[in-house]
Amino acid sequence: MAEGTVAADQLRLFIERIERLEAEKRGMADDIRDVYAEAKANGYDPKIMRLMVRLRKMETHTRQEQAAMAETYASALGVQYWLPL
Amino acid sequence: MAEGTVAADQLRLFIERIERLEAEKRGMADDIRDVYAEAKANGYDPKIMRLMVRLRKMETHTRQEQAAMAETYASALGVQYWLPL
Amino acid sequence: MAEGTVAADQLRLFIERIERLEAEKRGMADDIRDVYAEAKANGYDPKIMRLMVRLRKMETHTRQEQAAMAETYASALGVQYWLPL
Amino acid sequence: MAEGTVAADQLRLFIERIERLEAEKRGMADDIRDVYAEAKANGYDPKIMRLMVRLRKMETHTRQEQAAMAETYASALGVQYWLPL
DNA sequence: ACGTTTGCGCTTTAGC
DNA sequence: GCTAAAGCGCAAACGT
Repeated sequence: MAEGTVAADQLRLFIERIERLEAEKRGMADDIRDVYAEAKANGYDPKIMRLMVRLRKMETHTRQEQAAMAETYASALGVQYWLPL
Repeated sequence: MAEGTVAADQLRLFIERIERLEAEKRGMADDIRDVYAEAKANGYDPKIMRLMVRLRKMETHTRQEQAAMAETYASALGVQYWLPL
Repeated sequence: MAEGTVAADQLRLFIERIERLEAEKRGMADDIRDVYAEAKANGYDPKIMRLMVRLRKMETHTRQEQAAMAETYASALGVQYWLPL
Repeated sequence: MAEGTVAADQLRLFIERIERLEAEKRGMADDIRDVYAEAKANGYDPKIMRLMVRLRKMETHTRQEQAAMAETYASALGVQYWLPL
């Protein structure tokens, strides 16, 4: 079997793995849509739900951002700092 | 148990299902990145790989349309027009 | 006037110059968006236009390299890739 | 003059306007770099300066974001609201 | 000078 | 179909 064929097969394998994963990822997105739809069918407003999800994400993310900013600031200023654990 | 509590719990459940699915979706994205990285480590060019994934995803007639339009534009602009859609 | 004040003023000046320039830069970006919108209103496809801008920006030999590699990959994957040669 | 030529010329014009604007935008970016360099030559730390610029931007942006979020929230809940002017 | 890491802009996607 | 938000790749900037 030629070298070129081996390489081609390896490339195909990588591509197919990626396509498989992308399909799964798309499936997750679909599932999320379904949950919103189901919640709506139970009388909840999807728009408000999305807002809540976003807020909860922000609260988590904001904490991390604050910590990162503190670290950057401290390092930029050459300050020794300890997190209050 | 009060009615309000039941509803609140149900809402919580929906929100948590969504957050769980979003986390999984993020995991898929990470896996995809990893595959591209692995392919790169094996000597493949991720950029061209992404092009191939895009092309395979495209319907044939869409490709033809896009190509025809691109060719028209290129000739109007005098662009020697080798690659990447 | 104290030394510290002079330095503070100088720093302020630098910062404000930067912020002014960043604002102008953002304005340029907005103008570009407007041109694409205007072109679209005149019947041109912004997506293909962006492709053309990218191609014109590319060096010729880079285009050739990319094209050659893409062709190799496409043939390895059996992608009918008449598209943008 | 043929119709096709008119269209081609119009397209060319749009593309060239875009390229001109992109060049100006790039120029702005270069100017910004220069200011940082000049400030550094005057003894200021570019990293700290960037941090300051970012912080000042965030303060502004956070206000807008808060306002937008409030509006979204109010609209999602169907609440009538007035800003305290 | 190079590799790593962060910030920026673009592209794509989802909701209205 | 459009407008807004998120994900992603790319490039510049910092540290070694």
